[in-house]
Amino acid sequence: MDVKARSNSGPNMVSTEEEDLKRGPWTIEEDFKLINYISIHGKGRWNSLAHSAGGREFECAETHYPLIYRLGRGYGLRWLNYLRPDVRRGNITLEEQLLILQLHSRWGNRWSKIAQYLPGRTDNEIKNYWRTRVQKHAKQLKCDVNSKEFKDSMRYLWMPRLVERIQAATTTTNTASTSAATTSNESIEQMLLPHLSYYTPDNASTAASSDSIGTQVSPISDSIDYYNGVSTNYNPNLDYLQANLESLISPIGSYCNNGDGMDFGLMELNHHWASDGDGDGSHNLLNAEDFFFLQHQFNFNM
DNA sequence: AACTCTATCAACCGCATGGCG
DNA sequence: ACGCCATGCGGTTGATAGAGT
Repeated sequence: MDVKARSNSGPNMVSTEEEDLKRGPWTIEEDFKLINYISIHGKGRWNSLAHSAGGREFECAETHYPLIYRLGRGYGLRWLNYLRPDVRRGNITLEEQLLILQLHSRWGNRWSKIAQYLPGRTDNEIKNYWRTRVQKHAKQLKCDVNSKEFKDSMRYLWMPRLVERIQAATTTTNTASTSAATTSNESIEQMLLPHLSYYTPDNASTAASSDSIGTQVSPISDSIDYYNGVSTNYNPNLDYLQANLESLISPIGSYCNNGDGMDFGLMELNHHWASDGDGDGSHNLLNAEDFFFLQHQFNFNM
């Protein structure tokens, strides 16, 4: 268990005139006690739990485990974000990244709503991911994360690239093991297809204002074929994308950098842009390949 | 080895909302 | 209708680890 646990004593223990609350990181002992308490009483009723703690350490009548008094919602937060059995830990996968981008483009900072579509992920985790990863890229591009330009670059560049990378990863798995890849393919398709829709000027506002998702679905392979330049099937949405892609890629250097022009040379030197250092690139929206893709498109449109 | 800087994420806080008497 | 309370939600903070110098 990755617990940054420390002693109950020290600066985390605050004692004020009005409250005698424990704050700061939870200890393993506290987690254990809380789990035991929930196993007896069930979840919820956090405030009654806090009140029964009576301002200081107390002993639960059923479990005989002492609990430290914290704010009631602190118990709920700890359970929701860390202790509940179905919580997922570890890196945000490519599929999850794509979902987050897609859902955020529609709902904005409604983290709890977005979290509903990522089983096991908490709103807090998604929020942290957005603030640390996505906003970091916006900062590097010198554009506002809420700007239309940044959102467009996500929709028309980064999300299709993520789809491509997911598909590439799936294909690799396919080669290695057909049976395993079948399962993988199904899970990815099941997870993404209902949520993937391509924006056009006609549906963008509707989609943005709608709470339902996946009203317009295009096969993943279509977007990939388009980006590989081998698209054979006519798709009006993709046609719109094609028409707009070049105009979107080219201005990215101009409207995202205060008008000075994008310095891809500097970006290339920036390891945070092209690589997250752990080799798999799963932490980043764009890997090195994506960067060269962008660079190529940028130069092509010069 | 020591120090500084940066990224990450758990936890906290204030406000909003809904349920209930 | 009103007030109180519990909980949910999103923004922010601070501790920590790891990278860089």
